[in-house]
Amino acid sequence: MKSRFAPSPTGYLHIGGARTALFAWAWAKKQHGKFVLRIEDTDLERSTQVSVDAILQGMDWLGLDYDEGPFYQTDRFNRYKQVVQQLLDEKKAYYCECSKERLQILHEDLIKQGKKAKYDGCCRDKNLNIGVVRFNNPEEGLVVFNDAVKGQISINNKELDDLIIARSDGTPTYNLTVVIDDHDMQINCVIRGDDHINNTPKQINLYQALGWHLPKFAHLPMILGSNGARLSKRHGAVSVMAYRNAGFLPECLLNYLARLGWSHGDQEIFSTDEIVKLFELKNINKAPASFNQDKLLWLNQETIKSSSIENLLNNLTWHFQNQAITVTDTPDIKTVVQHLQDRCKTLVDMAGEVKMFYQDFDTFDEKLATKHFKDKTPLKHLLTKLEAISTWQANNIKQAVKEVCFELNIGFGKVGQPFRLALSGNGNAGSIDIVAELVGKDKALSRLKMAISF
RNA sequence: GUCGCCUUCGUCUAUCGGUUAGGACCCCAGGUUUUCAUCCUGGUAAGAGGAGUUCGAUUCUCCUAGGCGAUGCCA
Repeated sequence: MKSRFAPSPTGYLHIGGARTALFAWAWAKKQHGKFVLRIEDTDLERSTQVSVDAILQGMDWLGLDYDEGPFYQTDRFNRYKQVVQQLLDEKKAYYCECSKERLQILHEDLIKQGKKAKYDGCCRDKNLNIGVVRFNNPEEGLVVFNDAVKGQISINNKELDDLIIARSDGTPTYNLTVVIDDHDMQINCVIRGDDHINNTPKQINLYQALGWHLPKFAHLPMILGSNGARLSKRHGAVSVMAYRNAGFLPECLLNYLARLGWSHGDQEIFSTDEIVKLFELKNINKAPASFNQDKLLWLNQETIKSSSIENLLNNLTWHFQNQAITVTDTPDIKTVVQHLQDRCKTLVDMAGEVKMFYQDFDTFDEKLATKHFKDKTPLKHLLTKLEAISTWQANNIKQAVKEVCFELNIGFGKVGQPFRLALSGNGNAGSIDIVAELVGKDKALSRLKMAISF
């Protein structure tokens, strides 16, 4: 079994492409088959190296590794030319020099008559040797195929026309190159977006004209934005890498994408290995799905909570750099991350909270400071208590806070809250005693003094 | 216009003709908690519409509507 992902390098790797890649990848892995990456860059006008790099980077970040490739169609032009010539020789294709103007008038006319806009075969028997090359599509009969997702699909050849397989400059077009590549690369399971359903009958006719075996087809429904329209930037990020930047874990994105259109009963949370193990084409939904940021965020939080510290740290590296955070030996970053693990929705948040353990700040959140630093008495008492602590440990610190509460006859919050703000600068911190221990005695005391003189 | 595909809570989905139509996100109400968060309990909310097949249809068939896609010398 061999599947492939065949993006065209006309932009970054987007969410929809990533899901197609994931499904093709998972299906190959599950069956111990091979997964191929092929860059479909036959459109010289629109393809760019920047896009190729972006796609490769996206695949790499997601961990979607390929057994073969990346192959580039631009490296295979000779092969395509050879096949075009073969079809020409066998009278299964012909040159056509109809002008775009004639075609346009023809189409408008057909539409006016309530018919399907298609080429009329004008040049089919002219035996020309210049212009575009068209495939001689069968005029009669039904093309029927059994889609692994959609079920049986049939289209009448009357609906199809003689599609162009080579442009007038000799370069091949999409429908021809996919067929040749999928055949040559021995792809026997084509998994792609369902915007290709309409192309499939044309390709099947091409396969048959060339006497080649058909692969199995599986057409995935599209991913829509929150308003049911095609996913676009208005619905949040569409680029896969934007999700890394926003602090999502790659395995979370994979999990979310898998669950968008595929299901395994009621299960929501899957490790990447589980996706591979449980994946079945027949459990893919036929209907398009809308991308939902809220659920993705929830899933990221769940993924962070159950992730190993090592994995978190690996993924955090980029964010530390991005936020200019320098992690030093004390406190131990692993302990810090562990402490933060249950309280962050994204890695961006987490990196932001890591900051206070390694970097000082010179200002407090205005609003909170006005509220919590109004009465300095608790802080002053706390300072005295804390200075006296010889072993800087969470339980001792907690004890000190409790004593202050008792002595002043006030609630824990009256002391804990100002202390938390003093330590963090923004009030965003977890369990106060643990945070204080991790920040360290020197820093904790100096921040407390800073709060007192606020 | 024509052809193809699709249609269960706001969103993602479960359901092998018989269920009080289940789960998850969101939202709401409680509870735990030293902020936030976590955690726990409960709640609101769905089979596009119409025919047909059947003892019985969300499930099978057809029609209509709506959405998406194709109709490119894009992929």
